[in-house]
Amino acid sequence: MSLRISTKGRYGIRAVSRIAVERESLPVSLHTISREEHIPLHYLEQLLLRLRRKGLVSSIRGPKGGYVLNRRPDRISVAEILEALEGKLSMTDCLSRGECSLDKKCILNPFWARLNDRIQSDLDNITLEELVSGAWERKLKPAVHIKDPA
Amino acid sequence: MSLRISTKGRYGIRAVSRIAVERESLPVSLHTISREEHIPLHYLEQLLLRLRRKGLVSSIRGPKGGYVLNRRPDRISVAEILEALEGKLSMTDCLSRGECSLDKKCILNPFWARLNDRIQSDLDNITLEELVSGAWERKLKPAVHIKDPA
DNA sequence: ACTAAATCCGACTATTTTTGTCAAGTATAA
DNA sequence: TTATACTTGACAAAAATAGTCGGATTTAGT
Ligand code: FES
Ligand code: FES
Repeated sequence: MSLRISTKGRYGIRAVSRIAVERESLPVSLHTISREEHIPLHYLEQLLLRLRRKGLVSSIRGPKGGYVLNRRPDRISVAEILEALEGKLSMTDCLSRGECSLDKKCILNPFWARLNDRIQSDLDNITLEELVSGAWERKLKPAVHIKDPA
Repeated sequence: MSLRISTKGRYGIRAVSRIAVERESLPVSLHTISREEHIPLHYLEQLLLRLRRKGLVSSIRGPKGGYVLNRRPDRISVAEILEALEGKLSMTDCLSRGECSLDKKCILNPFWARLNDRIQSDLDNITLEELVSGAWERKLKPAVHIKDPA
């Protein structure tokens, strides 16, 4: 099944969401997130590491430590989180590496690019704040299904 | 990198496109497609097999044989081809299997569903005819990037 | 009837990506 | 000083993807 968001991406977004809802920017520990979100502790560890290295979260060591957001939730896009975890969005290898089994890009390439842009745009336009508050629904309109008048 | 279309999907769409552009619905052989599109012959074979079983193409055996479309190109959507090859589009396991490491679906589920619908809609609305003619560009508008007025 | 071109089909292997696991270390609050 | 919690790199298991193979069947052309 293609066009999937891996657990890495989902776990990561759930984790950041959990940190985001913590009031007073109290640090949230891996243990807490792991327990509440049912994410394997050591796997989660890797994900938060990436997010920290990308500057999305900061860590506080020692007892009462954990992770806090580096920016306000309304300044973090879903795209950033996903990109930190899984790399830049690229639906096909021909968009990123130019690999396509063909030497030069084929006629379909602009189609992949357009599709890619549209998804990227959706992810760019939704902030972490909107994601956890549910406000994303206003921005991300339901698709209009064009019925075939056959 | 997530949200990728596998080579299976791309190879398949390229193959069907190649069959679609053949005039007079002359059958196109695996050998021809493999050579022209640089797709491994025996891999391609598997893909066309799936497409045939899903009723998108028909095969003609024996010399001068090959594959032809079962329907006019303007009656086949990109979504159908992709679905025949890779199964129904489902961005996350929580949409299809309900798996999420959580017992019940979390607050993010409707977001995944909406995103999924929007992509599905794009793929549904483009026909094979539009794909090979380039007419898809009119339907699939470029994403409008909302700039942050910070 | 024979031959060569072509699909059919299942099983198998290889490669890559995803999804974890582990162990030894560092920092710090109480 | 101790227990809590992050840090880091290496490793391992599992799943998905990508590709291969061998033998069978069908059929146009001669
Ligand atoms: S499918 Fe990659 S450039 Fe055509
Ligand atoms: S991430 Fe799957 S339901 Fe929440």
